[in-house]
Amino acid sequence: MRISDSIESFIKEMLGDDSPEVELQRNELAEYFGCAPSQINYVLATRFSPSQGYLTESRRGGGGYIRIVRVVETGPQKLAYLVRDRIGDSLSEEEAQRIIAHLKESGMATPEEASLISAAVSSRALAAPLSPEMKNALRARIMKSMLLALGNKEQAQ
Amino acid sequence: MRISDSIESFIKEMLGDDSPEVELQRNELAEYFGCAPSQINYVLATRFSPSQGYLTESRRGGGGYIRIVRVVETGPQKLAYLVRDRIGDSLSEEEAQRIIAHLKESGMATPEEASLISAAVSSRALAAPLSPEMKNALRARIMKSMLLALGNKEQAQ
DNA sequence: AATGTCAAAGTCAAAGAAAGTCAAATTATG
DNA sequence: CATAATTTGACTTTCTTTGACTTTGACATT
Repeated sequence: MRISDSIESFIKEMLGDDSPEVELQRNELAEYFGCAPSQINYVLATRFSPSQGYLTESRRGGGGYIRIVRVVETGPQKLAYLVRDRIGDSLSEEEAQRIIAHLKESGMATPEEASLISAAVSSRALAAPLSPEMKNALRARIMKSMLLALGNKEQAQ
Repeated sequence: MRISDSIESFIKEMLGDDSPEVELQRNELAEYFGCAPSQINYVLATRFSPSQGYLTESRRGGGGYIRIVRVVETGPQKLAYLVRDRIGDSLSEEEAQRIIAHLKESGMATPEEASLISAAVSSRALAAPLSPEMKNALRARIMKSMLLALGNKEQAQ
């Protein structure tokens, strides 16, 4: 298991849906993970770059810090964020509907497309003899698959 | 007895019906089989190529890995012939794709919509620990749900 | 206000850890 | 035997981890 990955998910966990930014101390974090402080920089460079939808600012000296901000605008980056970071292995119907609503509002999906997605991940469609956990897992996969398709369309434009 | 064949069946065993993908470490596997690491690449190239229904992705460096994903169902889909025009309780991926192609050709769905539908019913999206029968049943439900949504759209126009 | 000290964070290159490539050597097969 | 498939290993590329050294900022002292 890579330390870099652990640090990445730790930070992304802190960057929950509610707060789009987080502030941390490099040395502290490094000590927590038992790694060299500069490894934090490596993680920031490889996993929290602007092209991945993140900005970082920092300050040296006493009381220094590193602040990471998730910048989610609309478009391919947002879709990539949804697929990569927000939707995990499980997705409830409520959460799915929230995401779909956002897609529609922000113009990333047409109303027709939104309704297609909604139809695909609705509980009605998934109403098979499956456990709720299994349904949520399936819903996550279907959702991500469709978002990827949506992203490909945007790219083509 | 060829080592390549042993490695092939070993991997295919790991890729049981339940999990459509497997992650392994090249050096580890090579050591297990007492062969050169590059032999693993040979096996992947000759037995797990895209045209054979597999995709592989990998990562070098510390904590590297090779992931193999099965993208086509190899299981028997006898029901595919039974559901031609009408979607019953079961729908194979092939049949689904045929239907989607028809939707697109006939203008009942835009290319974007078609690709969304395709994404939703792809084996990849449904790649959960489910029996092939269950997947087909689910696919039928999802497909019908989306077709209904498509129908509503047409009506609204 | 200028300076010194110390606590951060930054940089960069080397070392380490995988996987990839390719061609030569070997083995199977028709 | 001739050809194709397999096996091996030397070399390359990519990604990660570490550590020595540099830069910056806050605070205390002159």
